[in-house]
Amino acid sequence: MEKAYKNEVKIFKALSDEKRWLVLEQLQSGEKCACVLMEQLQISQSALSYHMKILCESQIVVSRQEGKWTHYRISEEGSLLAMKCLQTITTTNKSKETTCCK
Amino acid sequence: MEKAYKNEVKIFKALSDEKRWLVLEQLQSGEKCACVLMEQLQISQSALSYHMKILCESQIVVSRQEGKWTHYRISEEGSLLAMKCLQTITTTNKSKETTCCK
DNA sequence: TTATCATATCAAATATATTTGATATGAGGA
DNA sequence: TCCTCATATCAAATATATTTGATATGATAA
Repeated sequence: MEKAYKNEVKIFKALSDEKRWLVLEQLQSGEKCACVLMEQLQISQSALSYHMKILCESQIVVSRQEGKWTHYRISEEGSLLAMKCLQTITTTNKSKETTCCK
Repeated sequence: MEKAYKNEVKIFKALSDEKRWLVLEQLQSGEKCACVLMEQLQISQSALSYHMKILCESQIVVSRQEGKWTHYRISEEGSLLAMKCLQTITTTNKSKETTCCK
């Protein structure tokens, strides 16, 4: 069988690392290019690239090329998707509620 | 310095594993005891215990003892907290928006 | 074209998370 | 009390994620 909740896990895995929260914190004030993020987070170039890939694959962040620079920003669409997933999995279905067997 | 976003990372780390999504799926239909979850997820007793600990520490799930059984359920309060964290970190602050330097 | 800059990718090293099997704990029942 | 059951905890094995340093790629500038 196809792995369950593959996409959901990918989204929340992106949010399960401190460095990536620091990236998002930076992006709250608007689009930033990689060089700026690197400087602000005090992180190596390849490590940043790795984290940005994970954030982009989760769809919470999107990137935009401009010449040799890559700019990143928070995607409203991706964020909404994440919210929807979280909302869905944590909502209990009162109608078909079943108490424990024992 | 205290680790940044310690609590947030803990919450979303709890949501970054397939098994734990399967647990939450089970809990959507109401409170379940460990024995039932074990059976439904086809997982060892100690592995389940490990995952439930992580879910409980994230506050998304709460447990209740009843004799020798432990019952787990989704916490509305914890879920709301997670939603709030996600909402907060993904909301861009238009007022102090700054474009990238270069 | 050649050189340089910004970023991505790769493989190896390291760190962290998960599973397993054994044992501990604590509640009931005999 | 002693035994059994449900769950928690522990240490070791395994799996997965992250960092590092080296190199590749693709854009621009000389």
